[in-house]
Amino acid sequence: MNNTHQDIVERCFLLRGLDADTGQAILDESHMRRIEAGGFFFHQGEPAEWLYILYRGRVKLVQLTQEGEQVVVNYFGPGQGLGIIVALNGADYPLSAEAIEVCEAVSWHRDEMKQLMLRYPQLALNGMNMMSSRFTRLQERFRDISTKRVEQRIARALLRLVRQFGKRVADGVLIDIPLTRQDIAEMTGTNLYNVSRILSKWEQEGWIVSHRKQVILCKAHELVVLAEDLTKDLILGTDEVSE
Amino acid sequence: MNNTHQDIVERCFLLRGLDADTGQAILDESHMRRIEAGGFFFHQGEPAEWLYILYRGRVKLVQLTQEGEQVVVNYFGPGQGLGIIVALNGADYPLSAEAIEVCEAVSWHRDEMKQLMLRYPQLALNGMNMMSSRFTRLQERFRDISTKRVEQRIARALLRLVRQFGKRVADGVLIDIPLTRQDIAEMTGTNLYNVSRILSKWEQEGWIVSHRKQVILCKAHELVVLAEDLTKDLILGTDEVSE
DNA sequence: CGTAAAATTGACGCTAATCAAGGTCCGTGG
DNA sequence: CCACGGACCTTGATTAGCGTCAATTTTACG
Repeated sequence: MNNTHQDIVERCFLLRGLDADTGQAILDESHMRRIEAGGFFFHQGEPAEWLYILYRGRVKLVQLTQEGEQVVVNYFGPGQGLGIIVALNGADYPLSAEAIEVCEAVSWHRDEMKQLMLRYPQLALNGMNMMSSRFTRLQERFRDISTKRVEQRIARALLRLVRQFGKRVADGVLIDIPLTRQDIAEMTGTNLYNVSRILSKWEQEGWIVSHRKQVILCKAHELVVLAEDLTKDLILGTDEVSE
Repeated sequence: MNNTHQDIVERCFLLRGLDADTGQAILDESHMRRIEAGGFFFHQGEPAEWLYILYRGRVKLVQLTQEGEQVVVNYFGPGQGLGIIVALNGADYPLSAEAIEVCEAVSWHRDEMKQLMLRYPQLALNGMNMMSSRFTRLQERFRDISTKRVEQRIARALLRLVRQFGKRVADGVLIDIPLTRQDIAEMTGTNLYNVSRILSKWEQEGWIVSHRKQVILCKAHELVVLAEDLTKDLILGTDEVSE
């Protein structure tokens, strides 16, 4: 248990830059949570009472629109925070957090966390940093979706996921979460048919290999070219690309 | 000058909940800035050294993509913060902030603000609140753009702008900022042609009146129906609406 | 009154959303 | 072990939506 705590302290942005004693004091106030695969940390619309730092497992963040359409907002892994942004605001959770595998997390009640932040201001600054980087990333995705076309958006989504969950395997880099066509569609603002077609095309080109719920990037570079909207003409000396 | 300071303290989320002395101490560390219409608080890509609280004027936040396409990220008015999210993070400004009229703001250097936040933790919590609400709104827009169609997105964008800059006039509610078709297009991820067509249609229906760089909503309710994707059939007993 | 920015409108074509049909994979229970 | 059902994936056909280009008009302002 102490080991785990140490791990978290090392890993997590929230506790970075705090001396060991302070870190321990903050962790002493926390509660341990375990959520089974398929369970939920919280549901959209509930009052945001608790905030979490994941230290094991993966979580899928999903938002429902009024008409019942889903949007996959993000995937989170160890070291990332859940509900941090809203809990301190007294708001409701704006989305649901589903464990896609067995998860463990430390958690604080929002009131406890507020007290801690008042006592250890560095904690609040760290919180702002976390929010800040998430904000920036969301803004990027916003810009993507409003300027790029579907194929590029999918390429970018896969590359982001590789950065987060990439795992070297024999024939490339595996995105190590269960990922359906539907999921990809919901991340990129399109539908599963388009995703399927595009992945098929890429597979024919030999850029990826994909099975049920899984994608492996073989030629990530090609996808980067697509994602960055570099037409082949712009890249010198890459004739081999066209064949 | 003291008057102005008082105003800011009252208005601004950043200083809310602080006692008068503390608020004054924080303001004492600030610098006054004045930016003429058409000038920039900062440009995308510059290191985010300064953060601002607007107390006069309107600002347009614009992001450029690699290919040079613009995205209008937001419009800000008095009481809102510029660069707060990134400055504390040591990052670069991810967008440019252009004054669309004469603007005045108080500003702090990021290092000063960090010191202040360490000294007055409530200030950090307030900062988190500001970021939090902006994050939530961005997430809404993200969801909009990935699930709604152009007409709905435009309706929603106008309704948001009305809430922020709405001003009662003779024949409805005016969006009180200079707002071209191009601007609306960049906010909603489409092009000026579509915007023009749709606004023309709405004008024919009598829902809006629009001149060069300006839009007045006459029948906001109709737009809400469109924005919320409520077909009229779903709304019971609202026959008077159709008149 | 002349100019440039802003807005309108029509025509065209492509992207991607939608619908339909069928195939594949996997866990479960007989 | 096999059969079944449900989740997941693929592919084709169709078409609405919307992006793009071109041409013209309107508006503001010096």
